Amino acid sequence: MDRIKVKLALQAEPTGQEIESRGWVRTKRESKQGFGFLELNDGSCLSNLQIVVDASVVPDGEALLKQITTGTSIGVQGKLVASPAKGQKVELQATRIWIYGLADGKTYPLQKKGHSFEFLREIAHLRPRTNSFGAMARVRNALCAAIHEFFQSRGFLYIHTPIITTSDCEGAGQMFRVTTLDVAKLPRVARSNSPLPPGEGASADDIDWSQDFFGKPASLTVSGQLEVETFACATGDCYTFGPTFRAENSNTARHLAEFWMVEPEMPFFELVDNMGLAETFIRTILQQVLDRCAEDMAFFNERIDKTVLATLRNIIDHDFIRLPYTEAITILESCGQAFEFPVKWGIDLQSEHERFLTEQHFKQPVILFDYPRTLKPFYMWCNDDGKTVRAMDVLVPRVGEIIGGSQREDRYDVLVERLKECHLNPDDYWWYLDLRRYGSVPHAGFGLGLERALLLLTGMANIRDVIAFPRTPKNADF
RNA sequence: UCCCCGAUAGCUCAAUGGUAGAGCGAGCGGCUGUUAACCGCUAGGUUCUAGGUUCGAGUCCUAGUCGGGGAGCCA
Repeated sequence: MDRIKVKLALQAEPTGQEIESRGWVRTKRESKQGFGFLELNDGSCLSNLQIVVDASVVPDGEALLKQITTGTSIGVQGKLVASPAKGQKVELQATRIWIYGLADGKTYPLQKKGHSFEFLREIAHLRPRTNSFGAMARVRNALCAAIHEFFQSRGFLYIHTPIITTSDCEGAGQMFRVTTLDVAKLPRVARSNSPLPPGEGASADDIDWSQDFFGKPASLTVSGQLEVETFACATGDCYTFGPTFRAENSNTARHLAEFWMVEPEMPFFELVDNMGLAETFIRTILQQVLDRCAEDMAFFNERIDKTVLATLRNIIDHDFIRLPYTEAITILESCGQAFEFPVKWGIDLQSEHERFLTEQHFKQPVILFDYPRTLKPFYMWCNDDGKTVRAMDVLVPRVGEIIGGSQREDRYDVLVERLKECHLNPDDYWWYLDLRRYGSVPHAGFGLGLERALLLLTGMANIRDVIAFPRTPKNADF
């Protein structure tokens, strides 16, 4: 008999038809000797299929019931019938049950009770078997599918930018070094008059990187933006979607050392176009997940954050606020709120300022734009005021910055000057500058942190619980 | 990395410096179709690690490790 997934079994019209299902037992309820109920889950949906086990019907039923515990993997054949009791529409009256693998109740960590997320993080290999992480896996999958569909339906090309990079670009934080050198015996640059004995007190500058795999220092990417711009300026609208690495020693509920980022890049786009696309993008993918994961989203709203559905509805139904940085400063200065960090034009907005804007003042997403150039990277388009750049950050309630983007500086001379202003060597950016030297066009793009979007979407409090195997300082287990 | 808080049974947590406890889970038994079933019994501990103070430390002190909340950095 063909296996039917639980999701389909639950949707089927129960006419007493013979079906077979397989999965893992979530709970067992024994009503009396030789009679009990099993909750079968196979990850196809949040709900379990209730299996009715009557030892007078199921061969070896009594012995099977004794062996089967939470976590046991089994196969069941039986009749799918309407359930006479509350709690489920259909149930499977077993005629045959077999065990794939036992799960010793004495040692199996997942119990028939709620667990803290802190505990589940310690058993990341088993937490996909919980309601929360099963739902998360399905929602994450649906979000990724929605992201691809959003861009694919608009004719964007999916570009694979490199994970390993030798351009120490952007200065977007600490990077992870990639090397095949023997770290216990690093080759040094020969320096005849070096006062230090070999291998002692040397800095990275003393390493002979020419002996390394790539012949120069290499790192894991912190962004695919610079590379994807080469395609935006050639084949048109495009996006990258892949893992990103930041070696910052950040210990917060919103930071990961390895996370996934979506970075679209569009030629002939200016900042206002960029903001429009970012807003449509967020609203579209959120709606898509609500449509496709209704049961899982109801679960998050019920068990994780009772406001999450209302928050998403509010975001989808209303236009985002678009606010120049300068006006945001005016609002913060005159709002009468006492902030720990004083507000003044030119400061980088702190968490408390962002939260005030999104959670108290506007109570919806805010797109801040035209930031002081001193706060932003070299590649952003310099406004004529000489003070600001065409940057934009999309801030959402609770999570904070979910998107960062900008119109790119496409004027060769201005970009060279900006590089120098940021104490970067234009020679190191020769290929990036070439895009401005030959057939330069206005273009813009942004980056969405996938895990931050999932925080917004699910109401989860900690980013370590929206990715299967989180990498954070001092933690890369599993 | 900084500030604050925490670490005790499988899990969630109690325990004036003086014999280590509960609920849940687990095991066993019972129970007329249960819904985090219910009832009874049983087992389960190097109190995070290393030092120190004390007649005596789960409790006080120091350092470390890990976790939580907040901050910085950012997506």
